[in-house]
Amino acid sequence: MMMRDTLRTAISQALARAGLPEPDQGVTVDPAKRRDQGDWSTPVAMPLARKLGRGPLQIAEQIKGALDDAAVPHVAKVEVAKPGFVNVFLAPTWLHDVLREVVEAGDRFGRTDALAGRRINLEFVSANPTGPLHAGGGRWVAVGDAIANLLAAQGAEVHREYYLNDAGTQLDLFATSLYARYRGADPPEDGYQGQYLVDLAQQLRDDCGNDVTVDQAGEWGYRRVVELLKDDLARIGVLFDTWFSERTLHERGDVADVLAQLETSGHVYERDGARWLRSTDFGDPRDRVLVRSDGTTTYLTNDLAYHRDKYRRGSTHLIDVWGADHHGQVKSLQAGMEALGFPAGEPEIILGQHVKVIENGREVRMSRRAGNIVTLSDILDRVDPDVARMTFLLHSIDSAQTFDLDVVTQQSMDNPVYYVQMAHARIASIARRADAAGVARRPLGDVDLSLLDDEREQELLRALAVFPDAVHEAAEARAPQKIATWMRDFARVFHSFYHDCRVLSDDAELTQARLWLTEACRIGLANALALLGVHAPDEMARLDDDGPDNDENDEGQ
RNA sequence: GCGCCCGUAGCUCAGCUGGAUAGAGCAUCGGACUUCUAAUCCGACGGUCGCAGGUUCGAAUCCUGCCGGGCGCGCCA
Repeated sequence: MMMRDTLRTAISQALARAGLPEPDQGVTVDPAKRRDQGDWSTPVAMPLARKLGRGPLQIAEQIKGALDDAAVPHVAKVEVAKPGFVNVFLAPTWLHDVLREVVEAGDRFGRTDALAGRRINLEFVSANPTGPLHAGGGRWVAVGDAIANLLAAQGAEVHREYYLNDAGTQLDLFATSLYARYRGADPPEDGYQGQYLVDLAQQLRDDCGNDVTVDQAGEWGYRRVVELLKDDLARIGVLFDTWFSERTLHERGDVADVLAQLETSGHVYERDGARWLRSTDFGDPRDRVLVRSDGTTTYLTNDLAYHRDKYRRGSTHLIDVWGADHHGQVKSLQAGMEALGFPAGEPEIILGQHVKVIENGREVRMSRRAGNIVTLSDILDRVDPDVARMTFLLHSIDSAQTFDLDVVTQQSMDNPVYYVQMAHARIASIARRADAAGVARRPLGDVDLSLLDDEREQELLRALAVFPDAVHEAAEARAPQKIATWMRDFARVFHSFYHDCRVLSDDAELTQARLWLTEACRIGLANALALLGVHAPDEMARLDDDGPDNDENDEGQ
């Protein structure tokens, strides 16, 4: 059991023994921020002071007394501090338990079964299949994949899905634009102007000759673009379980069927020759059109059929990752789903703010149709996929992100990902050295962990102890940057340790203890990196004095 | 006008389900390489947490209003 839970229980019991109630918010135990505040700390005395009309310090003393009497494992000392905190100082033995737990769990360290049995369909990216992914879209690639990993780490069965809007006007426009290029003409005014269509047209001619129709051109282009999308995603290491085609919904009659179901729900009415969903019944600011007066269905209707299908394929919970520009549709979709009898709040929509891409000091307002896009593969041509991922994962998606291509490229070597990977590589290097010297790790049970009494060593274990909480919180909040933050902090502590404490030394016993400590660190780093979809390398290319620009010895991957 | 997100160090951002003296990277300045990779470490400098009220024992965090920025308010997708 994790120390925090042990302490929470101990404090609850101490309250009971002292004849004190629990605060309304429950018993909270937090890692101490400073060493003089112990290892863990609880503020429970303060809300109780209010409740009982007594001084918080006096109550804290009472709790301290009860804890002292209880002889909680590992607890060395309990102190009461200023406003009314109860600070718990632990013996180093608790950290030895942390080390053992980490090593025992291995690549499962940090995982829980909090979401066991849940089948989650996570849809992300889903950019229209009319051209390459643009740089800003990289954020959804990285964030969606990391959230999928986080949910899986909580025991959920996660299904990654990409929705292909291959039935709408955008694809028609793409087809006519491609066909125009194919014939050597300019695309229509409102069509796709990008250079990539010229290239595609050339490929089309090479592949299919000179007698292609518009429909054939569109179909060929669509297939080709999907391949390109998959290639780009593969470059950054993201694999979708399903590429779902909107067409199938129409072909199978799902759209007509979902419409029929909505009609019988009693939330549909007619106005101006169109069929409307009374989505205001479910909290939407206004009602929405389902069927236009010309008889065609709207995007919303198709999307409802699509999300119903996700449920039909066995999901118990749906999550969509959307750009903030679509936030106006959230309520409509959820209202429609509720009208169809699905639980309120489904699908869960994760809204992410947009990425502002800057190149040559100027913002690039990207539009596929205008053709001025910086693509994700442009980025991957210039920086490591790990650098790209980490850059997107560093910040909360609630804030708009500025992605300055020049800065990211020039400061690539300063990217936090290398800082973390370096820590991992150092551990691997130590293991190799130990191996070469014939030093093998003895079974953990035979190793004297009490030799790990350096402040640096204990800092490492304290940070590891908190990792499962970080994963849980990151998953709950759908906030991968919390892992990035933990990882950077942990790597910093590791580098300090590395500098201050030599692992391989003449002291055989200390060497054993430290080898196991670094193994625990390796596990923590590797698991964190894996959650973010970033590689955990065993070695880093050595940088020479003439710097990263010297690629003479660059052997590639 | 209405809705959502943001405003924290010179810059880029963590911290936001309330806790003690608000953190990191970059930048600037100063130190550390015969030692497991210096892609590292150590130190210094740097803050009215947009502004004003409110709730609370306690507010960067919650509430209200204002200011500033981004996005959205179609029988488009």
